[in-house]
Amino acid sequence: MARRTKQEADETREALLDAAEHVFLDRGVARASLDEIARFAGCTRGAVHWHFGDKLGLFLALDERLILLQDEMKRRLCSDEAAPPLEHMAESITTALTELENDPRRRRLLTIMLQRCEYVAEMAPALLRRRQADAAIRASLRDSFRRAAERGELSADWPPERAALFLQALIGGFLNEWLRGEADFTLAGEVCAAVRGFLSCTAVKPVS
Amino acid sequence: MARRTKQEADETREALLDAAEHVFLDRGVARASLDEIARFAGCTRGAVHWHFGDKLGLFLALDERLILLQDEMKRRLCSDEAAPPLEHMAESITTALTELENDPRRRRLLTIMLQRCEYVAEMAPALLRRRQADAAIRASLRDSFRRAAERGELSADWPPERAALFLQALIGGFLNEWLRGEADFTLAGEVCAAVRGFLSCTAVKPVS
DNA sequence: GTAAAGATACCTTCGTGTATGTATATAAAC
DNA sequence: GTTTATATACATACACGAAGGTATCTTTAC
Repeated sequence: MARRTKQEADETREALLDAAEHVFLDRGVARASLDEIARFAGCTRGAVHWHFGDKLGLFLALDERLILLQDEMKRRLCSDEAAPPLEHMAESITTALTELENDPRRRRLLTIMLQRCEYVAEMAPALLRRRQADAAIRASLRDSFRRAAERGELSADWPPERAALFLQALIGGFLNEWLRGEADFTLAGEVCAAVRGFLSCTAVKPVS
Repeated sequence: MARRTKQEADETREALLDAAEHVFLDRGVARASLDEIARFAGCTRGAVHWHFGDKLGLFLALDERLILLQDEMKRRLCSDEAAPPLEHMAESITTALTELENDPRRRRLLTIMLQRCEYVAEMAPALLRRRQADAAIRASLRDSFRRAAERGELSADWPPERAALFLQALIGGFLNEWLRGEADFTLAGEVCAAVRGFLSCTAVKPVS
């Protein structure tokens, strides 16, 4: 219809984002049609164009949701500068992975961004933001390892840069596997254990 | 034209696959048009339909090339049952990564399969084969770790299953990062070093 | 009244599938 | 060794739907 109250308008907007989440997930971003998304949300393409302009706008708005979650993760990593860095990282990561595992919405979002979209030229703005978010996480990890090194808790075999790169690749690899769906492991279980296993490798060995 | 010799026909087939490689890479599988691919190869859509039936057929034929490379990797892992397993794995992986890094074609293929295509329902056959190839690699890794365990060379902290999962996730994560293009590391350098770093973590520690 | 919030209608572009045309390699027949 | 027949290897043309953009209504909050 027309001009609902501002709150109602925001509800339609959210409904559209939710719909996009579902449709993108099972049809892929490229093959999903705006009409399908609109009808899934109970309205028409008019609403989509009004709120998001075009398909890329819709995608970016959806992606924004995930960026926020990554920012949260980053803040968590930097939150407690006093705590032993390696243990603090282990706990932050455990928390994040557990939350992800228990929140189907986050999982859908991540699946879309990692496995249901083709990052080609036209997606440049999306790709850029994604890069920046990843770089920020990596920087936080590196800083944590640096603090560990300053405290004499990091093995000389693992310079902070490399350790951060390793850890990010490891988690990314696990996530990809997990998102594929037929994983024979859980995030809170095996993956967290693997992360802790690596972190204990990077710690200075107690002299026995 | 018409009825060329069998060799010429094979040449067009290869040309089409090469063209698909390029067009899929920079337009994404979903947005790439058969016409664009055909013209890139110097022929028309007729040839595409003749050789591959439809777009999915073309994609699968292209994917086949990558599957063959994965099979090669798997055979390499199983090749030398007498050698010390951990070292043999390190060398096999080093070889494979080095080859990948020096062969732009393999890189294009991998990029397409990991970052330029949306694995939705219609892609089921492609997805299935990909899963199987991955599972085969993982089984080979697991077997190698098992042999290491039997020889008393594997730390008790790392059961073969977990070690294999870890290693595959790690490499997969690195590959994804590397394929993104602006990686600040090399496969033959940092990634191989990381793999060796992990493998030495899984080895029984020399009693000091 | 006017601008926000959408619905509807229309147009255009693009891509695919399919059908059909056509020339030639190649094998069989004689 | 020709001729003939047929399957091969494409090219061309057409029909069709799907999807997106835009422009124009319509309603209602303020």
